[in-house]
Amino acid sequence: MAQTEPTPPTPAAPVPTPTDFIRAAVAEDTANGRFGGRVVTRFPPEPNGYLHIGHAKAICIDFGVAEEFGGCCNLRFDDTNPVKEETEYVDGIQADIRWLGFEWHGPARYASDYFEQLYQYALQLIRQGQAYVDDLSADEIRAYRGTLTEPGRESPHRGRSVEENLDLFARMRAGEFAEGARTLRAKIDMAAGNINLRDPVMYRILHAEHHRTGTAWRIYPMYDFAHGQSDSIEGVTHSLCSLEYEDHRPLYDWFLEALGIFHPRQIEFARLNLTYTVMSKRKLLRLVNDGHVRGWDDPRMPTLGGLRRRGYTPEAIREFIRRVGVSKSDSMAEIELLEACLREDLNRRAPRVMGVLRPLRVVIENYPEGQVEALPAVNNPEDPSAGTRPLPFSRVLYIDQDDFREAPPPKYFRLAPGREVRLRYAYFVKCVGVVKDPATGAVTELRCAYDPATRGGDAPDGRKVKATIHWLSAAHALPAEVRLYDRLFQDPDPEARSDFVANLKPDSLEVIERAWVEPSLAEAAPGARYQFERQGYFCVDPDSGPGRLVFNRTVTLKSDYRPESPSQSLPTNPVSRS
RNA sequence: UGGGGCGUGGUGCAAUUGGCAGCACACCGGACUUUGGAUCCGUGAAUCCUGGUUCGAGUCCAGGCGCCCCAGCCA
Repeated sequence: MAQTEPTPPTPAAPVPTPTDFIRAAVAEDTANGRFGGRVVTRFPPEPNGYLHIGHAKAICIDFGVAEEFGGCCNLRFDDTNPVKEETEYVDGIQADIRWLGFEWHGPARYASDYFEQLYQYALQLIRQGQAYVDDLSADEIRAYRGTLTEPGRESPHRGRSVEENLDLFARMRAGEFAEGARTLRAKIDMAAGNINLRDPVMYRILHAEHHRTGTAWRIYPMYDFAHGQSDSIEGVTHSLCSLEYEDHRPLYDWFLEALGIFHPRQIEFARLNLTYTVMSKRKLLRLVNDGHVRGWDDPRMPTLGGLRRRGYTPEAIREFIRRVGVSKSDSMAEIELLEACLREDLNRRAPRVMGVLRPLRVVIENYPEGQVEALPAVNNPEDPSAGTRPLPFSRVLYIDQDDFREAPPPKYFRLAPGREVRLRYAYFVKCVGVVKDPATGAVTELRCAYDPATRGGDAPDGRKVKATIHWLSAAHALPAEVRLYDRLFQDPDPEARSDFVANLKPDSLEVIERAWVEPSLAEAAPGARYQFERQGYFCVDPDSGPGRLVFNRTVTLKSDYRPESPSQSLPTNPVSRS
C-alpha cells in the first residue's frame, strides 16, 4: 500500500458556486465527503519544452480549482522519458508558473521521485498475474495490437509464469537486455474496443541518462503506468487533464484498482486553441529551429515567455482564461478576446507617453527660435493619482507621417494643408506649407503656425478642431528602435493545414530602427509597459541597454478610423471573416 | 454497430436541471471625447436534423447527421 502523503486539512472553505462542469464535479465530491472533503490537484508538465498559452489554461484550472476549494496544487514534472527531457526546461517552467501568479504546494515533484515505488507496484501486478514480460519487438507489438476495427492477438509470451516474469523484469532493471528487447505489459484485454486496454506497455528498456536519476535506471515507466500512481502517491484527489486522455481513464482506473491504492478522480476538459497561432510543441519547436522566429521567447510566440516579452500581463492572460471558460467541446478561442483582456488591463495601468514611429518634421514658423517650454501632460487619464509630467515643446517637432495627408480622404480629420489640429497638451497648429523633396516629391517637412492663445489645448474663443495628434520636440526626443509585430499566420487555423509553415505571414515583424520617444523614457527599464498615445501599448525589450531603447509593440489601440483601402487597416486588427 | 467524446448567434461560454435562450468578445450604428483610446447607449445575429413525450423541450426519449480523439516501447 502506498502511503498517501499528508496534506493540509481542508478547512471548511466556502464552497464556490460551480461555474463549469469541473468545479461542479469537485463541489459535489466535496459535499459528498468523497476524499474526505479534501481537494488536491496537480499540474504535470513534461520538461521537454516551454509552456505556452494552452498550458496557461491547464495551470489556471489546476491551481484555480485547488485554491477555490481551499485545497492545494502540486507541481509534478512528468519526467518518464529520459531521451526527451532536460533540466533547462524545468527551470523555465517553474519561472513561467510563478510569473502567471501561482505557487505550488511544497517542493516541485518529479515522477522520477517515484521510480522505486512504481517498480514495486509493477512487481505487485506481476505477482497478481496482471503483468508480464513480453519479448515482442516494437513492430511485432504493433502488429499484434490489431486495428481500430479488429481485435488484437495475444502475445505468445503472455502466459509466462509469475516466477519467470519476476526474474525477467529484475534482469530488465539490471540492464541485462538491449534497448527495446523486452517490455513489461499489463495483462488486460487484447480484444478491447479501447486500444489502450490491449495489454499496454508499462515499462520499456532505455539505456539513456535521465536528467535526475542519471544512469540508475535502465527501464522507465510509460505515462499510463506512472501518472495515475504518481497522483495516488501524492494524494491527488482530482487529476484534471485534457480530452485526449479520456480514452486513458479506463486504464488509469484499472491500474489503481488492481493495485488497491488511493484512487484519484480523473476529469478531462478541452484544451485551448487560439486563432492565428499554433500550439503544439512540435510545431513551436520547428518555428524556433527553422529560424522563423528568434527563439522561444520571440514576442510573436504563444509561449508564456513570448507573451511576457511581448508585454502581456499575467493578469490579462488569467482573465482571458477565465472568460474562455471550461468545457468539453473542441473549440477555438479568438485571439481578439485575448487582446481585449490585454487592452482592458493595460488601459488601466499603463502610463501614457508620446512616441513617433515614422517621423515627419514640423516647423512652427511663428514659434520663437530657441524657446522651450514644459507643458504638463497627464500620465494616465484612467488613474488621476498617476499625476502629470512635463513635456518639452519647441519650434521644431516630429509628428507621425500618418497624421498628415496632403490630399485628405473623406473622414480623415488629421492634419492637411490649411487645416488646424490640436497638438496634444500643447497648442492648436495650422498647416501653412508643405516642403517636398524636389527629386521624389515626397513630403519632407511641414510648415505650421501655432495659436499662442490655445496653450494647453483649449481655444478661448471656443473654436474646435476635429483631431488631436501626438508630437515630440525634435531637439528633446530620444531615438528608439521599435519592433512591430503582427500575427504569425495568415490563416485563423494554421494547424488545420498540412504544412502550417506555408501559412506563415511573411512580414510578421517590422523593425523601425529610428523612431522617437519622449525624454521621460530615458531610464525606462526592460519589461516596463507604456501606452504610446493614439497608437498602442509598447514595452521595453530586454535588448535595451544604457543609451539604447528598444520597444516591442504589445498590441495596437482600437481605432474607429478605417483608411480608404481595407488593405491598409491596422495590422493587428482582425481580418474580417464572414 | 471498434472504442471514447462533442454539437446553442461570427467566436467562447451560460440557461435556476422541463418554464420568457443570457453574458463576454467580434461586428454594425449612435452619444461623448484634449488619445479616431477609454466610457456610455443601441441594432442585428443561435439551440445540428427528423420524429416523439409534455400545457410547455436547448434540456427528456428514439432515430439520423456532422465534427474531434485513439492503432508510440511519446506525454
